[in-house]
Amino acid sequence: MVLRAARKLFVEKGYHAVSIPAIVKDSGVSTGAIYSYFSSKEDLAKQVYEQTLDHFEARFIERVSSSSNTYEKLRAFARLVFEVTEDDPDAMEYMVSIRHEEFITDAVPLCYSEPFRWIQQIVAEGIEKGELKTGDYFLSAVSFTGVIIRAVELRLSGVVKESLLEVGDELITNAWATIKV
Amino acid sequence: MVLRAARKLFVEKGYHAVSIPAIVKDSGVSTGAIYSYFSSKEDLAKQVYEQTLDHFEARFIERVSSSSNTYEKLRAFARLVFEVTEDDPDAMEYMVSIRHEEFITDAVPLCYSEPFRWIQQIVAEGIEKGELKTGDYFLSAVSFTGVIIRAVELRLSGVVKESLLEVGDELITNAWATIKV
DNA sequence: AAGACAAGAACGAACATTCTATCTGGAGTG
DNA sequence: CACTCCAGATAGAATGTTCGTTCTTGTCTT
Repeated sequence: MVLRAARKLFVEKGYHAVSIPAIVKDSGVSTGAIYSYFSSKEDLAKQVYEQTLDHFEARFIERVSSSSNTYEKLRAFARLVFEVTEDDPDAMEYMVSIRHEEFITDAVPLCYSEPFRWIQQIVAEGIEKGELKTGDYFLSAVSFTGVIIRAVELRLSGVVKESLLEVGDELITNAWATIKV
Repeated sequence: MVLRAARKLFVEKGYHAVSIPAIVKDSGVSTGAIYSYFSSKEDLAKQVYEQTLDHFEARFIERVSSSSNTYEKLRAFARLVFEVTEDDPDAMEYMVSIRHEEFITDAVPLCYSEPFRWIQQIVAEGIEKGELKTGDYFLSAVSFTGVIIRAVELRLSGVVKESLLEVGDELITNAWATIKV
């Protein structure tokens, strides 16, 4: 439960504003125990990041691989993102809103992580197959995910009031419009 | 020059990881002088924020008010965002990537700031006038700005290699596609 | 009885802020 | 014109607090 408590606090206050005593208090685990599991505060943050990303990747693979065409795949991705945002907002916020370079040395930015690389590949293949408009595949991927991720950011910060599960279809329609043929 | 040095450091390392001694060293202004200008570190961050936002708003008004129809206005907004991103990346990063709630009490989120409220209004009017597709005006505004802002974020983090001034037109086309009739 | 592990006190470093000594430049004086 | 003086600004040392990490002590388990 240390990982979960730490992530909650990191998301709430930011890595540098969260002290070990605060994590001790929130998790109920003592300083000594934390330092027997993790070599440092940075190591703790790194494991939080990896666990969160791994969990997302697992769900991503499960969903996307069962889809056939480009639209289905991108839609499956978007719906997964919306679901995680609503079910486990801390996880989503730790992935999209946190500037990990600030405290994790040699952190792989989210946009280079597997799911986002695959989105780029899906878009590239979609263009090749003529399912998407021609153009720079990278910019097309940025545009599609931009609509989705921006909506997530605004939902997480409370600006968007409605559940993304409700307005998700309209967002997916908008995102799809950026790249469809 | 304290404001500029502080902003550079805040953007680089994050507010809580920047110490007053570090700002002293980078700006060449002493601790005493800083505390005679600003009542606290938070006050300094707040003035950095306000100055940066005010400057952007002034340029925004200048550009957008000289445009006539919905497309021209949104395009002017996007081009301004791209220009600032390339000319003064610290300013743009301090506006879009920094989580100000972490250290500025009662900070107005960027998405509630004047420029973004106006974008919402421009979109709402565009829908009313039939220049944009019908639908939730708020989601349409999120979608349009999502494409733009996401591209900025990826450009600032170095993921996008090309200048946004070069690829801006393609991004604007993509963003426009999310809302056009 | 002993080994492993957890609890939390202890430690040095570094922080935000305050305080005081020093400097600076321009008005006042002869 | 030379000199004095003083108010406001600046520099940087001092202060009390809090941090990340380590260390000692106590407590289970077998």
